[in-house]
Amino acid sequence: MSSLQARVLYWFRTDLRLHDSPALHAALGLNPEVFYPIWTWDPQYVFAHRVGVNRLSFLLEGMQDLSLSLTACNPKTKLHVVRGPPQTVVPALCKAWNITHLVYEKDTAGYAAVRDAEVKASVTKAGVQVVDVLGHSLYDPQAIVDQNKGNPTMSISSWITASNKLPAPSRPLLPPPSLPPPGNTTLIPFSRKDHPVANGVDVNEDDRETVVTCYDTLAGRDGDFSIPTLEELGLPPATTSIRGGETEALKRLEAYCADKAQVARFAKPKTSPAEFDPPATTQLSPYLKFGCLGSREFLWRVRDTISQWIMDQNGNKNDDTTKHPENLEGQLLFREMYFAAECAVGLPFGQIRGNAICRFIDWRLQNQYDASGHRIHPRPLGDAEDEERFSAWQDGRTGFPWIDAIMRQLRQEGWIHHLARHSVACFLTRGQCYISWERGAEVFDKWLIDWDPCANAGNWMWLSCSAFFSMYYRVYGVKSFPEKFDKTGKLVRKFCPELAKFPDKFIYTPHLAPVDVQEKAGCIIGRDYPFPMLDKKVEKERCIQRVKAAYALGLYGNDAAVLNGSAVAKLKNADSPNATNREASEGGANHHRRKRQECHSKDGLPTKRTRADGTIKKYLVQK
DNA sequence: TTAACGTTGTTAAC
DNA sequence: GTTAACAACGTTAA
Repeated sequence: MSSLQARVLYWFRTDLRLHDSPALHAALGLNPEVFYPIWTWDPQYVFAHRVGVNRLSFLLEGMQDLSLSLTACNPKTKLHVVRGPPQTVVPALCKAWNITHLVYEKDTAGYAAVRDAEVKASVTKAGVQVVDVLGHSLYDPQAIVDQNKGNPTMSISSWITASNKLPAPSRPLLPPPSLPPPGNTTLIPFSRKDHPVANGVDVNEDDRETVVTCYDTLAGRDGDFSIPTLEELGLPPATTSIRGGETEALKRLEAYCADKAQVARFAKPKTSPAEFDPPATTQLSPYLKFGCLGSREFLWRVRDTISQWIMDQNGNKNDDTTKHPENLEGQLLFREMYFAAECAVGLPFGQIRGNAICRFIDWRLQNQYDASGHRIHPRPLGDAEDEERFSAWQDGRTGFPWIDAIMRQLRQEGWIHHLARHSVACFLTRGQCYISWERGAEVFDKWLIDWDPCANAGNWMWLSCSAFFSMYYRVYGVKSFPEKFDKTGKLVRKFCPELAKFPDKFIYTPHLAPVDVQEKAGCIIGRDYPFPMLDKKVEKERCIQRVKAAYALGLYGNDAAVLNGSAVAKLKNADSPNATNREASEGGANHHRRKRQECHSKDGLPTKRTRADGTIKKYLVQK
């Protein structure tokens, strides 16, 4: 056996699949004698990151399915789960297993990019070659940013203009027919103390029923690198009906595309957020998030299905196919737009402070920081009423059935329709509660299976009119909006069963039902279901005026006033009509243009920006 | 400078 | 069921 032959450590992270995997293709192209498929069970994900049981369950199922597929390619192999921080574990594995090449799919998002840079530097120093390959997204986010003159993509049209200058996405690669075996894995001279998992507070402690045992050893309870269980994570069973895995993803894609007309005529704004059995959309987002489904697989499958449909119609019905961004293909583009936006903005993308594209609005319960820029817990900027509104929103007990049903569906299923996300996000922020999008994003982070750091923060900024979107006077109604889709209140009856017996007329406004109707429905408002927690008309008007004032002030997350904490006071000063008018007459558009220019230096050289933690980060990497 | 456009609003009047 | 008024944002193309 030649010692020159490649020994590959393949690190699965954003790609729980074998199909459509450029990174896997690159790894096998090295013609390795041994091939170790690993997953690092990062303690950061379990202790320091809010993550609900449904997402963890989906992930574990995806890992199990992947492991079975790997074994089908070679009976000697499987997914090896190594428990510990990748920053120490991956270099240690490279050493122990005599690895020549570390291969993985590139993850360009904030924390992951920082983590990968550390791992890359460490193993490269030890003589291991790193092969990191793009594959999660259709386009390289950095390439999009470069094409967009170094700026974050702030609209889908700017993203499309940039993407048109780059090579179009290729067809998906096939899964490999076979895999090389892994080498010896049994004798690893590891000690847990070299890979410490204790790292601050366990933010998910409240959810656990027993202690976490999956980190007791690097290779798991039985020393066989087995996939952890929810029990080892100290968690109760999942509540979602959504099953994880590549097999399930491809099955769902197949099933959805069987109805060619449905694919060809898909129009997102027309799909109903009130449908849930089955949902009105593909519900493929969780699979795309974990890479159970490749983005090129989805893209080309959709394109091919539409071509077939047009042929079926003798080529006559071309006009009936929907165009982006409302068509199925268009749904991928927004994800790409957020990837690119985050790529240009950097780590502050998930918060207001330091975020160059995010407007400063004096939300209640927004993140608070000390003088040196460190996050302070708990958050002081709000009173008991704000906290209570936030809790009620989270728990689904606001007294607005449409909002409550969605929030309960979110918690139970880990997935809600895109327009349902609009409804509850608008309600929490600019529509009714005037609570920071940062709070809402955290809740989605915890409960959504398909949570993605870029898309989640991006959508919350969009819905709160902090970035990407600015028509803050368009507020989603809690009755009129759902009624457009479903006058019978199916979603409410399902997820707020106490309201199930109300007549259609009152399903979205049960507090308006006469007492005898409430009695007949077996649900007295104020006793069995809450009264509306706020006056929706009054709060809506108040929100619009406050956002208007914040727009007039024109501050962004990276302005000095936001960084030094004086922005709220400025907005209070500007609250008088005179001040507001004066600022407004200066013109928001000019101000915005100026802010955008600050994102990149005029000479095209890398610009340094101050991060939230006070350290300096390269804001842009220009070629 | 103006007009049209932007992933997906609401309400009242006809 | 369709349309206009509501109150009015920022970007882009003409």
